[in-house]
Amino acid sequence: MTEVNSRRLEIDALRVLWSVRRHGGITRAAEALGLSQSAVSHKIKRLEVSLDCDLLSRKPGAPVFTAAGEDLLDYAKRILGLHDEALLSLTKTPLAGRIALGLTEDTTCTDLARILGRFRRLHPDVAVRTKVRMSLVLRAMLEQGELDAAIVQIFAHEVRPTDIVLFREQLYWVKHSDLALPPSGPIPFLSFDDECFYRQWALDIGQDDDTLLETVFECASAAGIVSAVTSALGVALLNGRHLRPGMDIITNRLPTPPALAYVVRRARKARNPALDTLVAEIENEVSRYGGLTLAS
Amino acid sequence: MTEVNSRRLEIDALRVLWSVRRHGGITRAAEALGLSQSAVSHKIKRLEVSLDCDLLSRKPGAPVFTAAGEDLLDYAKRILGLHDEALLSLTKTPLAGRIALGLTEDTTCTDLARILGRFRRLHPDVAVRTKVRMSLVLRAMLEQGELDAAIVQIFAHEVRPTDIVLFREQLYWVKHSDLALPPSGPIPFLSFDDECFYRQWALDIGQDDDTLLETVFECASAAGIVSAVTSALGVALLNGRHLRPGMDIITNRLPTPPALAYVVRRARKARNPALDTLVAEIENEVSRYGGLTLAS
DNA sequence: ATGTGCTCATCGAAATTTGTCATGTGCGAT
DNA sequence: ATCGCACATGACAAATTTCGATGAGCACAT
Repeated sequence: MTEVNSRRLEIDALRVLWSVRRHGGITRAAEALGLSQSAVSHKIKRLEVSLDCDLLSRKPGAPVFTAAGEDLLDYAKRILGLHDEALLSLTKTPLAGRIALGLTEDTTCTDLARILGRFRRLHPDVAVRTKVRMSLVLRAMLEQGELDAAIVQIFAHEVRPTDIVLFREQLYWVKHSDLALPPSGPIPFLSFDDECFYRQWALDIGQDDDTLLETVFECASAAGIVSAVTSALGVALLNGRHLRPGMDIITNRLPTPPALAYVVRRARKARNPALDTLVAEIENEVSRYGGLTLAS
Repeated sequence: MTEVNSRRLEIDALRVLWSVRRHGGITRAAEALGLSQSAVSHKIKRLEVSLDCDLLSRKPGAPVFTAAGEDLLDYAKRILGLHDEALLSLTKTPLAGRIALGLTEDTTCTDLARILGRFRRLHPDVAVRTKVRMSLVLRAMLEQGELDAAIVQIFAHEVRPTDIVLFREQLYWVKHSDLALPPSGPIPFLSFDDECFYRQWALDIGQDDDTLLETVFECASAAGIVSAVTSALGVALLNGRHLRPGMDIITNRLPTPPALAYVVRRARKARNPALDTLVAEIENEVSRYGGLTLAS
């Protein structure tokens, strides 16, 4: 058995482990990290050999990680957090000023909150004011100069060159397995309220003769829409994160929904070094970990 | 400049940095870590290149570490602490019971306190009772079965095969530069009190005709003796850690003092798995970092 | 001014580690 | 039985790290 003294948890090995956790498998983790699938597999194997314990259960239907794997993941998160903060601390410049930042409800959660927390620790003289609104509202605020930057969800084809894409996702027409759609006539539609930027798209295509949608339910939150779908009340447009077991994806009778993107969009203003630094940190995080975790 | 994304602080590089800090230079850090001097030099250089900043000042008379180096050392300490705890957590077995542990005042400080704290976090069902006494007293308590183990200071030649040596140090006869010893006759001796195990040795050799010691000061603490030496009151036996600028080491007229060792000594008892584990952790720490830091 | 001893830096070679490519294995769906 | 997918494995190439030898710089003694 490997001497404990020679054991060490390489930072990259921990990052790989974390990526397997957040991407759900070796192949997708490899893609996110820009490595080959076998490189990730080898890396995890070497880690397991050096620790003399299994980290992945490798059993169909079982959780991906063993108890030891979960234990190590907790440490990995903390070690990687300190590691990344150390790197930032060494390259930081003294910053001061204020940032008005807009976020959607989705993004006021794990990864971005952590990045903001770290940014505040490293740059205590920068005041970050955060407003949480839906994407349409945030875009209007940006145009009106009320915000310095916002993280908004937009149609993928609306991405501007100056936008920084944090996350792409796909919308799906979904319904519950138990819901039988009428062979013809309007389809019952579960609609977000008028602050949801892609509801208008849905309503627009719903005016076509052969794909008539009839709004039977209206709600502002994704949780409400998910609940209505689960209750077989009708059809809804949902992104991948909100799909649940028992939901069918409809590919006939309705046009393919457009792709979405979460982007960091800046106001058209003079440069703000503090904002530059914050945006750079967000970009680096996405690049290093293959994405950000959003709420589901 | 290296992309920030490719930067990473290897655990071994951080350990090397920490070792340079605690051993005072690259050559001694290399010795403590079992690497060649050039390997350590290379490692630090590679770290500096990858971070694009100097960590060591490399100027005679200046502090060994730059401000960036100090910043990184702080993170290194925390990252290494988590790393080592993660390794222990993965190999831990469920332990319960109680340990009666004896420590000297010297050892109730940084490294050992940290090891004990980590042990308690990893094994909350083990009750560690710590008694702080001087070495002679602790040895007596061990013999009487009042302690399961103790960390004591003893003469190097008294180390038993079952002892675990944590630290060796040398004693020196010292006096202040301003103190002129009488050309003949008794030497004024600054003595620890009768709980100090090597005072008897000093008093014994003080009975020889040509190296008569005359006790002119008696104190229980090293701080008190250091103060008396600094006040040019007389000569004392001190270990390397207590040497201060302005102190002369006397090598003539007095016999060479014996070497000392700090050891973990266990009581002659049935095996206690919790104690086995704690002792193993202490041993591993010494091995990994090239020693423990004691109070000075 | 010169010589000595010590610490650290550098070069080239050797050793070790890591990643890629190709391929094999196992499982679930059809 | 066949197919598609995710993961494991072996062999090899590429990258990284360590070692040994040696040079540079500094403080100190003469």
